[in-house]
Amino acid sequence: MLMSQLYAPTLRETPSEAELVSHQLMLRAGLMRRSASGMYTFLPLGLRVIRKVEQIIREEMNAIMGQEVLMPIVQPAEIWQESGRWDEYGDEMFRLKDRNGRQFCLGPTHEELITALVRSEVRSYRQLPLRLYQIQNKYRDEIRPRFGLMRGREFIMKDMYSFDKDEEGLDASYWAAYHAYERIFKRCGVEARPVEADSGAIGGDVTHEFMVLAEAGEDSVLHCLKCGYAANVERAEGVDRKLPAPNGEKQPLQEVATPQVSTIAQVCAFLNKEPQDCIKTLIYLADGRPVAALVRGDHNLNEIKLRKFLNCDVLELADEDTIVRITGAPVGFAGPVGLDVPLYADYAVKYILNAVVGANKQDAHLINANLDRDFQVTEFADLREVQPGDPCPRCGDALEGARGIEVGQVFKLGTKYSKAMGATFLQENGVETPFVMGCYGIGVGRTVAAVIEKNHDADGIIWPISIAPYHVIIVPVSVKDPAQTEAAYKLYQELQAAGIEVVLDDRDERPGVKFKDADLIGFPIRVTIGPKSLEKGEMELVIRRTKEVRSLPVGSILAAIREILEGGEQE
RNA sequence: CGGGGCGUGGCGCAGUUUGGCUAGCGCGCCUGCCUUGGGAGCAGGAGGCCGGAGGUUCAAAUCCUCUCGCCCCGACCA
Repeated sequence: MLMSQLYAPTLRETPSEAELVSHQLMLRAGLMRRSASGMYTFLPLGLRVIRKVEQIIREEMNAIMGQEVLMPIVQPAEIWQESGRWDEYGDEMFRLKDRNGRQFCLGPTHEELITALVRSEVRSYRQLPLRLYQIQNKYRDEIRPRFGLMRGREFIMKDMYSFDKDEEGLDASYWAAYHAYERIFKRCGVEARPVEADSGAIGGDVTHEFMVLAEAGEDSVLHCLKCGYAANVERAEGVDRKLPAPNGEKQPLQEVATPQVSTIAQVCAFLNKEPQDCIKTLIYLADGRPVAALVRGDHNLNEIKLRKFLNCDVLELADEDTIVRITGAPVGFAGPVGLDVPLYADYAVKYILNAVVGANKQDAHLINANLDRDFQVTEFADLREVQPGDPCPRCGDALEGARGIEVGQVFKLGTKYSKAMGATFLQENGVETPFVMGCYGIGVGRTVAAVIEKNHDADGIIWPISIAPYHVIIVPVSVKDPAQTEAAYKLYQELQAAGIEVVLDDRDERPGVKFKDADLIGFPIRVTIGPKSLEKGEMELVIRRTKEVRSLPVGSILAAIREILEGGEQE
């Protein structure tokens, strides 16, 4: 490809719409342009990268007996009503009607469609396992699209669905996908760490997310350097340290006036206490029923854990009126003493001696509140959000915290969808049985964004060879010099003939401009052809990642490039 | 949805508070000269109904009302 003809509009300045480095660079390098909030047009360079990632995914999916299909974007409402998710999905689903008023949605995912397909076609255990995948645009009307491809409303996703006859089969499918994912991300030149995760709206119990650890990540991850335990903060288990009951002296319970003092930080400052001496009392409505959740003052409640523990569908913080009704005080003064709703407490609450709690009375707190003597807890559970430094639930070592970009997730769905939608087959013994399903997603665009987050410098993107839009750019310093131009075209043709993806920068620009563009776009290898070296019969081979310059005889350039490409030297 | 901010040429911005003459600047773009090892220089040029609608006024980018879009924080989220 000639640079003069390549549609790659690079920008000198950073568009103000972009916050993240990956987003900025994708715009500046001319990989894509925004068409609406959370929706992007891929330009030639961007599309080449996307296609390369897709191809790697294809190869690895095919290698684990995956078969590619392509399902429509527009899906009928009926199948979503069957699974119950038509209502569950809420505003996040793009909905539309056809001319006859029939309802459809733009598929946010494809479990329903694939299940509906397979249930009418697959009748026997002999046809299992079946692993189908597709690479398709998906649509979610995100509350807040942001960070370019990181959280779009339209995004490209690979999803595979597995159908097995039993748990054992599902287990095999699950781990096959898990290991394929390890290979995929490695091949894309980025380290993605599997972490235990929550399954969210998809359902199912066993699930791992593949996280690229990066500051820009939207997820919090806890991991243990000693034993390798890693989990999303949504999932990370808190442990009951099983300490002996606190053995200090219990002071008499006492009410203190705390005018205008309601947050933990304010209370601590006012009473000269530490947050871990406090108990935070949160009033929730669980399917409309009020409950109180207690956590230590320096801890955060994990709502996912509380919802699971209470086994409720809707869990929300109580509104102000409810809080006044239940506690007798405005927000900020709730406490467990004398509170007449079920009290669920995180394990850590057990070990607080002489706690500071709200008095259930405006502008007042209680000090020296003690479990059993002053209040009873309905049940203790793991309810808090695990923090860095907390003990690892497997080995007890201190957990490290990190941010992560979720590039993929694997789920064991079990029979949630097959049961709801009546997708069954006949077992060997003739019994009609629902499929045991799994699903496995990879965000293609998000993976590209994550790769850039991890592979860039002040000058631009540094593509891993495996997904670089082109491998090599040839830059003659001046196209006015016939010797340079001739040498450049000759090398260009030689590389093309050798199957190397190459761009020739034939623009009549000053060298600085061409170098800057080459660095910004991130070609792994640059060949500079200048008058000085050319006189000596040499060209310069520049490695993008290291900026290393090698002056080589013209005749050995091809071999040197081949070696780099095949050796994966860049990666 | 709550809070904050922004819409002025392709990109980045000034001008808006305190209405006033032809709406500016840098980058990019076009033409010519010149230049060619890290985003050169000179000269000339194109390109903007100031997001949109309505209103106030002799006069609106600027004031008022409504509206659309975008970004950030939060809640939310395979």
